[in-house]
Amino acid sequence: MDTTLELGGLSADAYLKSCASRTVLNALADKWTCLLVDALRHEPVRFGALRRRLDGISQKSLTQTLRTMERDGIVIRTHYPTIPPRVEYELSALGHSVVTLMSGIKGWAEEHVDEIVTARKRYDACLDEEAQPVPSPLR
Amino acid sequence: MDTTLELGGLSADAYLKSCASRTVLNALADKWTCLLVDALRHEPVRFGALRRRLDGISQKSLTQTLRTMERDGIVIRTHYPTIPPRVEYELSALGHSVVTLMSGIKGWAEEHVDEIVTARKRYDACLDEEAQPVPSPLR
DNA sequence: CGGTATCCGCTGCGATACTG
DNA sequence: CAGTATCGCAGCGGATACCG
Repeated sequence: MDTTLELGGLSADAYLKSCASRTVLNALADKWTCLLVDALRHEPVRFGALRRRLDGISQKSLTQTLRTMERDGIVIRTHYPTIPPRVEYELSALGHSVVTLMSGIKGWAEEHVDEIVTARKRYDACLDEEAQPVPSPLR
Repeated sequence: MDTTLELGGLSADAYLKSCASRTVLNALADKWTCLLVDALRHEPVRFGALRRRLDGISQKSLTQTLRTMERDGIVIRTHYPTIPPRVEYELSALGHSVVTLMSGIKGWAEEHVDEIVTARKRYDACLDEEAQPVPSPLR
């Protein structure tokens, strides 16, 4: 039995590069997208606030990511033509339906960061000791 | 109340670029990582089988992604020195603990692909009609 | 404030060729 | 079969400057 065939005969298969769901996966499987969905999960947030929250993101990347999410119907952009201008972003219904998954990924990363850092050290140490079989005690 | 402070006083915060959990998020939030976790969720799979399953992946990217996952302790690599050689990859306990989330992302992409494709068309159409205010009925 | 436009260095990734 | 090594290009993302 193929797991790509669930109830109702869902035809999309992200394993296929020509399937549109692959492009959706590509958009979702992104660091910034994940953090943005999480950041917007409770209430609308302004552009500047998002920029401060997502430490290290450039203005360009933030704009681009938000624009893609808006295009995909994940977020809703509201522009208040005040002076100074004010732009708020909020999740659509579609966006809210993926909050659990995206916040879950972020949460998992935070929960298991210690195990993973340890695993990385162990892996790197093993490579090192292969390269230097014996650290030559004399000389 | 800050959502980064859950029970037990978890100190990791993926919003901060200097936090190690950001690097974990970076590794997880990847198209190939997501598909690989899903592909390995039931049983060990050989390198060649993974390559055929993940349509469009290059050998280099597959090797790199698997190596990173092995380093992070997500997958276990087993090499059988037969002729021809045979290498199997399987999820570790840590890897199994993220299957639900990763397969969930893939599943969500497949479930909502139609809505998103529609949203994209609508967005692109709106941009076009702004560029061409009236499609000049007369010529 | 919230963009857009431009430049530009870096690396991500695919293609190809070769190895144990 | 399952890699490693090398090359070469495209695109991402940061920095900067300017606009509504």
